[in-house]
Amino acid sequence: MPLVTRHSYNATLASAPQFAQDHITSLTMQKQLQQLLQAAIRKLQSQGVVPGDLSPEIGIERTRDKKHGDFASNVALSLARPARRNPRELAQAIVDALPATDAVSRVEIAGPGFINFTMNDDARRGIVRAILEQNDAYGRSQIGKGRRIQVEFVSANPTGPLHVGHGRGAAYGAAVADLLSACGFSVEREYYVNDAGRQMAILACSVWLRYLEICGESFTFPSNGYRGAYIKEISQSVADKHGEAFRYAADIVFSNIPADADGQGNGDKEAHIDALIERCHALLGDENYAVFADAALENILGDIRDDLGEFGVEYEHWYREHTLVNSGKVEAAINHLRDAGHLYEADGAWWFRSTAFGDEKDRVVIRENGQLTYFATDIAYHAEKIERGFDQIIDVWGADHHGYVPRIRASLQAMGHDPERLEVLLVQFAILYRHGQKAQMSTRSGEFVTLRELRDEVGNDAARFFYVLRKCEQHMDFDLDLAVSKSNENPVYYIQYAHARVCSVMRQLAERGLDWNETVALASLDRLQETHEEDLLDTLARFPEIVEASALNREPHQLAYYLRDLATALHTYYNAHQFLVDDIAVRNARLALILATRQVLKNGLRLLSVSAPESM
RNA sequence: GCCCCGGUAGCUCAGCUGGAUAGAGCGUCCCCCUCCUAAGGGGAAGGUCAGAGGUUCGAAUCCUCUUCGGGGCACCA
Repeated sequence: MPLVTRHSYNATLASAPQFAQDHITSLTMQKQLQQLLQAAIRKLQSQGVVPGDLSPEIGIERTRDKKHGDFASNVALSLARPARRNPRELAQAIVDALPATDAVSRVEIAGPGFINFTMNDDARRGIVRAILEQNDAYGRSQIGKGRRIQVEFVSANPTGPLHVGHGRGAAYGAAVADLLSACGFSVEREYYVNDAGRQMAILACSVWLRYLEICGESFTFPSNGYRGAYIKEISQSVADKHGEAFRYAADIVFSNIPADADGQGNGDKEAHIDALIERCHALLGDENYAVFADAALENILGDIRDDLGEFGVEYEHWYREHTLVNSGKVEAAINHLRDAGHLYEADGAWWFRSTAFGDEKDRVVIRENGQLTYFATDIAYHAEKIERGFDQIIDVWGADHHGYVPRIRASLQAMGHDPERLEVLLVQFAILYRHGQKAQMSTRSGEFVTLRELRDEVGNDAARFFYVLRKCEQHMDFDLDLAVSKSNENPVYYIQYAHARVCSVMRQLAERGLDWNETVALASLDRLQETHEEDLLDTLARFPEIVEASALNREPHQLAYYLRDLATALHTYYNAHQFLVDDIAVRNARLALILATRQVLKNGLRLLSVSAPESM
């Protein structure tokens, strides 16, 4: 069972072919070719040349080398064996059966049996008109057909500020969600707030202990507590509001508490903190304990929300774990599994028989002490997501959680849901390098590098872009020195500069007292004859394909690489040719081309939440 | 021991899901502003696609084994 669902966009076409040449975008060029080939193969099937029961995937790809035309299909190669024909011979038969069309100027058979298509120059240049008409919509599509997809990402425990590891999940998840949205999927972004577990208890307890220190008590802070400066700030806010109402003497708080770990193998930090949590509860009572827990949660969650918001990451839903627990849905899910015979009791705990669904061992859902495991609430949460009616749910997790995937799938199956509805995208770690050295990332040490610090240092644009420059399963070395450098080494500036450059040309145009005339431009597109112009046209035409592939494969890095290619094509063109020439037709045609380029740069950067500055 | 991810140019990484002569950025070397921003461009050098088998017309890509690196294998979250 693949963790990552792959999608092919070599669709087998069912609809009747239409060969209209208006408003050709590359995507339709590719689809048109598919339809042409489909028609040809149907014809051969009706003639008995190709077995009639085949419905071959018609692969069309852009050629790497212009000598091979614009597009190539290997369909004759893949059909050769079932048709028991020589590939080149079959290719010739297919070509002979192709319906006539204006969009294609040349069809050739090459190599072992590729069918190469060269597009008509007018069709190629038509992309400029299409882009200028569609503006911000160029690149968007409706292939998602409104299917509902939920993307859950980041979902860091609200026990401290986001660090740079979360940043990668944030940038990646947001880009995937935005890409899907651009492709016509109905996307809902969700952050799951773990506000009901042991970590929250440790957090509340940590805040209380710092509060006691502020009140004047002195003791050794537990090694397993949260030590960040933000904890003291929260404690201070409680102290400001409530004075010493929750103060207890340190010797009372710490009496009969098992010893903390001392770093030399003595003591038990887990037992120590658990006992302190219990003591905290006992001394404060539910209501006063909640003062600390709520202060901590609201403060930290608010900070996370602001942090992500500034990073260009917004959610439709912030889903609280405690509402899931309080609603009885966790209990209901457990009962459901128990009634269906998927649970058993052993060693005083309740186990889910996940091995029956392919997991490598059974998993505890209710601990010996009666507490639900994190897994138990996750069973209910994922079942609930499916029940909310999403066609697909995507979880973006850190790669360290990969072992968790089989049990979640198992639970969905046991709950009577299709486990294929869940897609888990595992994001590998981002390791930050500062001055050639690994940066500390521990959330407990208080010395970690936060997402906010990263954003402050390199800026949102560089951070967003760098994070999606690697595919998610690739380990990432995040080079701070590179991201912060405002030089040509930095790909973000390179792309943004291309955008700014076009703006600059338009300013120059105005300074020289000249106008851009769209009517003249669109009527003069045939004046775009240079090789650099052809390259740019082809690159522009690829954009919708890139957006689609990036979305369907959940690979925003494809878009990032594309944008750099597009910027290169623009810079190369800029260096090779003058745009503001005397010939009105040529000038306007060239300006139309670079304005179309600017539009695509802007649309692409926007999908990654990177700004497109007008000057730099 | 088992599971997941990775190993492609000196470095960091792409490689369109099996196609045509393996690419980019950085670094190194050479060159280009009387010209719309040189935050740019052109060129050169640089490869046993970790290794070995296999699948087929065809493999960096798929399968198996080996090896190296990262991560995971709780009644933690």
